[in-house]
Amino acid sequence: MEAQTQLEISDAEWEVMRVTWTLGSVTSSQMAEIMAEKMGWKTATVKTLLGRLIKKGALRAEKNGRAFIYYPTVDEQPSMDEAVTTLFGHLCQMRVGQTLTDLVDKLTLSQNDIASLQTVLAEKAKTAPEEVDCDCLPGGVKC
Amino acid sequence: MEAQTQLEISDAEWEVMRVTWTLGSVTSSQMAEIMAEKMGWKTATVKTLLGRLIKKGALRAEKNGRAFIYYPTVDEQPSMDEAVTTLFGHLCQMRVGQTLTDLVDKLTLSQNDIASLQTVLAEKAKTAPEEVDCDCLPGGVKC
DNA sequence: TTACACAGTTTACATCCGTAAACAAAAGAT
DNA sequence: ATCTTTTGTTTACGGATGTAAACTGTGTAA
Repeated sequence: MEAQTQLEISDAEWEVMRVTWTLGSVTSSQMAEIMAEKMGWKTATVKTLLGRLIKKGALRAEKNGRAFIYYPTVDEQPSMDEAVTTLFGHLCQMRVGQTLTDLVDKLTLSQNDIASLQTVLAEKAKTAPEEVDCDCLPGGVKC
Repeated sequence: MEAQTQLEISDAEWEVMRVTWTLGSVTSSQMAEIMAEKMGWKTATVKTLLGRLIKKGALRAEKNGRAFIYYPTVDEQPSMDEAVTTLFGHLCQMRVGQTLTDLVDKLTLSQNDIASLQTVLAEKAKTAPEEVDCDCLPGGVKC
């Protein structure tokens, strides 16, 4: 079967997904209220985004009387992982390390997050190469 | 003065920037040749992208006889940092730690990259909170 | 000088995105 | 049995993007 074609969720749509993921399920009126406060969007805008997410298959709607209740059809963590992995995949591999360091320096991480990262890093250190080459030019041209 | 308004560089444009950053300067014919191999793009496509990047101010063109030589006007590392920071800023803050861990697990990092990360993490651990709250809903609603 | 080959500039064009208004159907209020 | 409110569907519309062809000016080879 076809592996779920990378559903492209746009920035605005992503905000709708975040709320849905957090609440587990939402009605459009609920979402409209939340987005009005969080993003300053009109109800019409929210309706459009919900519709597009349904069409893209990122949300599922279950009829409940007059209206629908919306549920996410994709999980949050995998979606986040994919978004991040895709971005890093488009960056110069020689510089992802520095980029990551700069990022970690700015982010707020919990004690547990830090511990997990340290564990993963310690493990990676065992087999990490001395250096990573730039991959911005085709055919492994010197950089 | 106006702080350089976040120049939005699209995915396709980003590929052109990577090559320019790596080479320091390029002619359009050079870029066309490289992108034909790396991305399978027609010369016309490359011309369009170079033009758009000039217009956006990400590249600068210096006349050299009949043609131009293109130079980046923004640096690579800051651009990468910004792209990454922006993405993470749109993710549930409660989950960025896990996301980062998943990412690091997949990336290829050099020994030095790992060492740098470990240093930053050790420092952060000193003041890191026990946990980070979800910020997907407005007004700090419970999650 | 004359025609050719590059390099840059314009135009093209379908699709996606952000942001909504307009319209329609159905449920509830009177 | 209507009028109104709620909720979903259709239409809108300018700008960004990916992808490129067409047009133009000008050194260059003949």
